[in-house]
Order: sequence, then C-alpha cells, then structure tokens
Amino acid sequence: MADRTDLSLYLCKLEKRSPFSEAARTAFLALPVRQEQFPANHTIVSEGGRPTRSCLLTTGFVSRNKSLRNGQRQIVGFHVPGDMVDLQSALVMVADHSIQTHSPSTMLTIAHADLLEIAARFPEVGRTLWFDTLVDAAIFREWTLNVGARTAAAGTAHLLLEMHYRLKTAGLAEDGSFELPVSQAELADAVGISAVHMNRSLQALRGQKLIRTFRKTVTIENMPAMVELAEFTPGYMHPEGPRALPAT
Amino acid sequence: MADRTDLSLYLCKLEKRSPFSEAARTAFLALPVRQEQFPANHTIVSEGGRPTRSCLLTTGFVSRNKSLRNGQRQIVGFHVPGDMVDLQSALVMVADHSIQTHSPSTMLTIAHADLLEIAARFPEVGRTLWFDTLVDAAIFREWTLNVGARTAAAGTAHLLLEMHYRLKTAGLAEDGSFELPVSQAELADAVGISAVHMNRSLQALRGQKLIRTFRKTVTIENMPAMVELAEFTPGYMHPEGPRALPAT
DNA sequence: CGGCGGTTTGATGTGACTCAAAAAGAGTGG
DNA sequence: CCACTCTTTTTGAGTCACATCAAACCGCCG
Repeated sequence: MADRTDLSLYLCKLEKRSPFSEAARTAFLALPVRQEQFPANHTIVSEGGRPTRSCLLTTGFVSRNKSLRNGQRQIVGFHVPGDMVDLQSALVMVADHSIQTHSPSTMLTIAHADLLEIAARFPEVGRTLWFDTLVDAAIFREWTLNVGARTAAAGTAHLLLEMHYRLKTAGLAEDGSFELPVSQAELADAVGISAVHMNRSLQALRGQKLIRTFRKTVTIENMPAMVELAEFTPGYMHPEGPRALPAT
Repeated sequence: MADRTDLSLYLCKLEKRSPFSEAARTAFLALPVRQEQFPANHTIVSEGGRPTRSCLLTTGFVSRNKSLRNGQRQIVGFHVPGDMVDLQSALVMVADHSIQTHSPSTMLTIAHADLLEIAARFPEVGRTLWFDTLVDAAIFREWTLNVGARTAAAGTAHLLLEMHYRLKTAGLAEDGSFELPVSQAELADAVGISAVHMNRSLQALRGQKLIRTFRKTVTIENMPAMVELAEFTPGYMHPEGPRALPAT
C-alpha cells in the first residue's frame, strides 16, 4: 500500500472489481508513467486549464473544487491514495474544476493518449475506466444530497463516514480512526456551511460521543449512531463492482 | 427531432461529438430496442432496484432523485429528450437513485448486454458512452455548487439557464422560451430549498424582469442579467465534445 | 520569543423554514 | 357550461438554522 513507482496499486484496485486478461494486465503495467511530487496546498489543475496527463494519487490527499466570484468555494470531492484523480481529463479537454493537494502528495501521471489507446485496445480496460467514472458520478450525487438535504451535523457525519469507508478500503484506516489532513474551513466548504458552523457541528458530534478528534486524526467512536444520523449506506459507491461482461 | 422509433436521434447527438465508423453506425442502428410509454409522475426506476435495460428519452421530461428518511427529497438531475437517462445502469447493477417522469414520456430501451457488447466491439462507441457519463458527472458537480454555494435566487436562475441551454441544444426551446413541466415544489427539491422559498425566489426573478412564466412555459427575458446573476458558463457541459482519438 | 494558521467562543443579523390558510388553476364528470 | 375536487401557487406570520463579524485562544514553527 506504500509508495510505488508502478501502476500495480491501481491495477490491483481495478481488478478487484473485474479481472483483466493477461495481455491487458501486461500492457497496463507497461504504460509509461511519470512520478510527480507536490507540496501541501498546491493547485495541480486549475478550472479552465487543459491538463495533458491523468493522475493516479499514490500518497497524500487531494480535493476537487469550484468557486464563485464572491469567493465562495465548494469542494465537490476528496480523493484518497489509489484514486485516479483526474481520469476525466483523458476525454474532456478543458477542466471544469480545480484540483488541489491538502497534504504532500505523490502522483503517477499517464499521458491521455496512452490511456485512450489501452482503453480502445482492451475492451475490459475501457469498461473498467468507464465504471470508475460511474462511481465518481454516484459519489457526486450523494454529495448533492449531503449539501442540499441533510442538516449540517448529518452532512458532516456523512462526509466523515464516506472518508472513513474509502480510506479503510485503501488500507489507510483502523478501528474507525483515520488521518484527515483538512482544516475545518475546508470541511465546511465541502458540506456547504460556514467554518464557524462546521466547528459547532463537530463539537456537537463530539459532545454526543459520536467522534473524537486529535490533531488531524478522526476517530469514529459510535459507528451505529453515526450511520443512523447520516443515513449512510455505502452502496452508492458500488463496492460490488461492475456487471460481468456478456459472454462473447 | 420528433418521436422516432429508432436510435437515430441519439446517434445524431453522439456523432456530433465524434464520428463513428460506418460499421459502428450500422451496428448501432441495428441494436434491438423496445419502445415504452410512461404517464406523468411515474417512477421508472427505484433506488435499490436492478434495471435490466438502459433508457433513451425520446419525448417527455424526467428527473433523478434521492430521498432521506424524513421525506426530504433531493432532485439530482433532469433529463431532456435525446438524453440517455439510465446509461449508468449498463454497468452498475443496483440503482443508487430513483428515476421519475414529470410529463408523459416515451423511451427507447436497450438491453444492457447489447450496449456493453457494442461498446466492446467498437472502441469509438465505448469512448463516446464514457464521455456521456463524464458530462453527466460534470453536471452533478455544477449542481453541487448550485445547492451548496449559490443563493436561492442564483441557484434557481442557474437551473433555469441550464435547462434552457439543454433544451435549446435538443431543438426544444426558442427565443429563450421553453416548457418546464415541473412544479415549484419540485424545482425547490432540485435547488435544495423549500417550496415556499422557491415561490418567492421566482417572484424575485419575475420582479426584476429577468424571467416571465405562463402556465408551464418559462421565458428568459433578460439573458445577460440572468447569466450574470447565476454565473452561468455552459462550458461544464463540454459542448466541444471529447478529445480526438489518438491516431492508430 | 513572536508570528501565524487554525480553532474556539460570543454576539448579533438574516435567509430560509414551517405552519396555516387563501386564492388561483387544472381536470373531471354531469 | 357549470359544479366539484384536487393540485399548485401565493400570502402572511412566527421561528430557527446558519451566516457574519470580531476577538480570544491555541499549538506550531522558525
């Protein structure tokens, strides 16, 4: 799970969903990658930019956000190691949102042309990347619900549960504990509330002994109550993987 | 643009983005479809359901929504004729949201197996469907911004502008006028505000002579002011189409 | 030790919600 | 064409969740 300079981390995740042929696996691992390092709070892609490579996050923490003229920022998603952060740029030419690190991060970048080529050559690879995009979209939908319909406390709880779930899947959480290198102001931008109110929502969760925080580590103390409050059901992330390929 | 019992409507839209080979075009039009009719306010897919066919909307108006236990409902997207409403179910087995008609609608449905098969056989088809999903995701992101960061009036304006833009692209709007067969309560669920507040937001827009409404017809009277208020930039829908396929 | 980003607290304002009921349309059947 | 019902829109009043502003506090780093 540690720092890798090859794509096996991502391959592993993809194949957990549906296996590749031997040839696809070989070609995938042979994709030319470039490793890049970024400091914390660094903007990797800006809204309106035209990235030329897609990024696989191997260590660190990044977010995707959009902003309004008045300075209001909305974080529309977080990414954890093992995520293809900028898969969409493979096909979409101009970025409709920014991507930013929250802790020092390392990425493996792949040229779009290479990604499209392997997707075209091996249908199972294309299908899996498409599925990745579908899961991404499902997470955005849930986030809309979070921001639009849930109360501040429930939305916050939901965000924490999602991050816990995803980090655990990536092997980066234990016993309901995980590192969240994100300030309260940033969490607020993700849930669509003010920083002050985020602070008070977290206090409420702590007061009810649902969570505990120390430095940037969050511990979920009462998982059932959190799940109940947030109405969290991880099904929307589709851990079951994609539909099996029709027999050919 | 009218009622068609074949897929040429959708093919047309897809090929405006990037052309298919002759063989792909033929295979696409030969996909076995089934035409289905639904009345208004009919639930086509329920959250948790397992649809077996994907739907292309040919006439009517539908939405995708998720709800909370307390009855709060969030509409996460609308669809206009020419949209593949349920493309995602081709790969994702269990629906994470419901799909509902708002006016009498007719759909062409395609078996998932057929869709996956043609996507695998013709890389350009797979790529185009993937792109469709990417645009879908981009719209969800903008919607999150709408619900989380914009004020009620600006969010409402943005929603109206997006619907106008998409309907116009589908040839269903003229001179800033379009049919929106959706009640104010439903619009409220889309913008994440109460029905009463939606009513007052619409009154505000009317009061400033930005829009006019008659029955279910909305007319945008002052396009520049609306665009300014909503900070609407259609770029997020990526009308430029996908990146060109790498020369093989 | 001073400066700095982040967290916490308090006070006050307001945008949006809820409840309730009237008014206006739309659909149905006689 | 009217009477009836049902839905949708509109209005008013009272309340609450959340925003804003401002200042204090804290841990961290140089």
